[in-house]
Amino acid sequence: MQQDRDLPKAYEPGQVEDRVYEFWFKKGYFTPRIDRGRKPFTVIMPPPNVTGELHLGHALPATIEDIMVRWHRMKGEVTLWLPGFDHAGIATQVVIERQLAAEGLTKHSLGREKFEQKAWEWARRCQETFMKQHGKLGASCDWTRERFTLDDGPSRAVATTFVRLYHKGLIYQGERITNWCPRCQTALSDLETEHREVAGHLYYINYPVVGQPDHITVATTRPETMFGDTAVAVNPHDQRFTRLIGKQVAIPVIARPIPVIADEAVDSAFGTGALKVTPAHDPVDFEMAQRRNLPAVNILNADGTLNGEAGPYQGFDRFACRRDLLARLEREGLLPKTIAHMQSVGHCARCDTIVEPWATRQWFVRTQPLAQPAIDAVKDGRITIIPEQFTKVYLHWMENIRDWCISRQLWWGHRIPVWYCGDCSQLTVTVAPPPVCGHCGSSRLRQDPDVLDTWFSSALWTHSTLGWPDETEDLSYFYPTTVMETGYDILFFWVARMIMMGIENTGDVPFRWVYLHGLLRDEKGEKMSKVKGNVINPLAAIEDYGADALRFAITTGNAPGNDVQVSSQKLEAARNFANKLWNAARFVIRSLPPQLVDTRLQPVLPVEDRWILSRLDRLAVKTDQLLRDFRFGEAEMQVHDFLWGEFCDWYVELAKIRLREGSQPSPAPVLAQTLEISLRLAHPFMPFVTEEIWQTLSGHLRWDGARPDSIMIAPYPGGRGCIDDGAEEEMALVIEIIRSIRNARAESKVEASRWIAAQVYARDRSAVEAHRGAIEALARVQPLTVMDRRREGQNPEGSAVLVLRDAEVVLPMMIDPDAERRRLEGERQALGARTADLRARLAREAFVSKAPPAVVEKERHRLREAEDRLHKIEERLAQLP
RNA sequence: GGGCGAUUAGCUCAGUGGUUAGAGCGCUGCGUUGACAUCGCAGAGGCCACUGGUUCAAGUCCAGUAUCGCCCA
Repeated sequence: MQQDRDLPKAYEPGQVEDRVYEFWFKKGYFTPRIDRGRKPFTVIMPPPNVTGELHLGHALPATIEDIMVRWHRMKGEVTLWLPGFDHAGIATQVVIERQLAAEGLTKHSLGREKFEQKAWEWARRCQETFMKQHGKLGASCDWTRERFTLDDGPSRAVATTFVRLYHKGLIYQGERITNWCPRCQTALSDLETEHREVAGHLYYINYPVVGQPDHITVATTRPETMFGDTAVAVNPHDQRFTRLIGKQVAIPVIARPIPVIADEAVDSAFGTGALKVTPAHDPVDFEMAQRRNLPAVNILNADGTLNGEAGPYQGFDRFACRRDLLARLEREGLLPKTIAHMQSVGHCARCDTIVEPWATRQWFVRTQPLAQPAIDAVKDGRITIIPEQFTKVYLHWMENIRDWCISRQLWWGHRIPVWYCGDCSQLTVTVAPPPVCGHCGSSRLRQDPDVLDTWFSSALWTHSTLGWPDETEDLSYFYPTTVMETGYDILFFWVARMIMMGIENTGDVPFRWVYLHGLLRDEKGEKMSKVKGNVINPLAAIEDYGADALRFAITTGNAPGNDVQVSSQKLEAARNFANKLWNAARFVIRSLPPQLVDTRLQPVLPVEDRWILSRLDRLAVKTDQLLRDFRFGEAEMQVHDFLWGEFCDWYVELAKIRLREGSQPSPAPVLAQTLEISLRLAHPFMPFVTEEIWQTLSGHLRWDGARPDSIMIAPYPGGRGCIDDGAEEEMALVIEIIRSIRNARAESKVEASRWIAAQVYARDRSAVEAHRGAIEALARVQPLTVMDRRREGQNPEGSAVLVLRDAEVVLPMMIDPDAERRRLEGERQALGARTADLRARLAREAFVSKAPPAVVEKERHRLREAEDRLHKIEERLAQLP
């Protein structure tokens, strides 16, 4: 670490970050030591998908989690942040398939085993990239506990859970309408299907009545599904169709006869009032078919082409079929009408292909029994969701939960632990592959070819990463975890299911708090996506601005659950802050005496020292409270404002004067300790620059005990009993005097370099006198006269009179009397309005009697002050020529 | 169709009932000192979307309206 006193003039993150991260890592700070006597703080990282590189969407959670984790670690808690990665079934398979396609291969030409091998290699590469990228961000997660969803442990957790739920009857196999992606050639869960309103058409098609010169007209948005029709349904009360009920009609083109049936569920007002019933390809029709005992005819192949049921259209793609079929119906006069129609169409969340509702045999989780305990956990406060408004969203979803389709026709994932017997065709469901059929002892077993939904394994993540189903030390110590930090967009996908499965498997909730962050958007407010090409690469941002700047830019001033807009301006501002901090430190360190600085609090200190220490105390208390309330963005803002607006702008400037004059006591100890404590307050947010500065600064300080090796294990500051209202009030006066003089100078266009005379008349003359040097230097006034009370008529012509709360400042410079009059008139008007307002308020009996006495007193005080100033301004106005 | 959220300075956003609403960026003017021009000083800029209500007191709580966004069906 750098011990040199001459720090570079500008902060150079590139020279610092990798070295510092390496230092932390080697020291083993990221790995907690289990201490059964103390409660741990545990965060499980939402595992990024092994689909490529990290993007900015990963930087936000990583930063927020790191802030929490560093803060708790500094508070001395046993802190675990467990990182991991997700195999992301469909998403990864899409990536691998794309790679294969580029080589002119398909997964089928490669075979399942080789395909999996290739995916594993890819996953390993991604993991390495992720680790490096997290390191670049400063993530202080425990790499010794890193987990991958397909690792042995988590895989066994998946199989164990499946087997248990199966035997409890909470997992079942059944034929249901599911969303089928013809491109991915797998079933999807409802959540993986995105519904979008698209402009389509409603086609009216005539089905001829068999043996009669009559027809019935049905309306449909998907005409090609007619080959799967097994009935036409009408409402029994619909007089238009009474004559046809019970008759047979023929499906056009293939002329298959189907019955006309009556069903209450048919809405007579929609379309023609006659509904074609396609049980194998529509959820509503599927239900009706079950009620009415109608057969289901499947017309699709897995790739979205039509099968033999479609007669001449066998082998056609579904959309090609639709086009051709419509043309044909038109020709045959069976398409009387086509109208524009807005419809909600499901798309595959991964590849955006239009999905087909399709009746297939799949595995499902019966969710209702699992949902109830998950509802209770949130309702009774064992789990708290932040921000609070998502509680309602969560409960609403949970209370209306539907069964979860968990089987996927993929090659990349956890194989379903079910074996079918070739002899007795019974199922054997076990964690380890069974040697023989559990029912008949046959060895002709075939494992279910499908894999499980990735979210099934993700749902176990809080306990599978800690060793479940084994009773490990980690599990018993770190579970339930403390905070689950993730994006609100996966509240249902992940958080809800983790709560269900966590409680089901362990009997305890998986975490106490859920913190949901918003989404990152670009400067135009658009969601970042690779397709749009508006993604900001976090590594590029770190390269250009530094990791601390990136972290600061994406988290500062943001409230939980709110989306974050990222722009180069924000990154620049954040970099500037890091540089400001760096330079303040440069000044402080350079100003320290050669011997070690004693930073223990001294009983007697000058007012400005007591002032900054008091402000620092307030900051520490506030920051701690804000962090406790998960208001990270606000906490950062406070630290920023203190460092820049109070420490740099005022305390450092005041200290410079004392240092120049060599006055005693020296401000060096207070400079040093204020900076040192501020660095610790800022460390969770900006770990690199604070560590780099701290390493140098701390070497100049005398430590009571052993000096910590790193700021990241130094205690997080709290209040030290330095609150000093008197000092704060006094400094507020001094600052007001200086500001008002600067203001008047600027308004009167007094050259910046020119010294002017000033007289200050203050109620507390000695207070002002004590800061004579500061006022002279910072307002550039000389000579400065300080007096008790202004004597009337004492102001020479052309002087400005600044009426402050507790003082008046007279600047005997050349001033345009008209301008002075205008300025004072303006102030008088504002004060007049204010005093009238205050008087009216205080005159109201309701206010005086009902408002808390402190508030009333405060208002009275304000009124006195305002009246006093108003009076002085009026006096001054009367004096003007 | 149901639900949730947002609407605050030119832009991006904080603001967790207390009366003079803040920050960053941008803008205007001026720049001096051995921390920093990635800077300093000063300034301009707000019917807090609208309407009503609750309250001694509303940007903040409640109801409705409008616009935008998201989620679910």
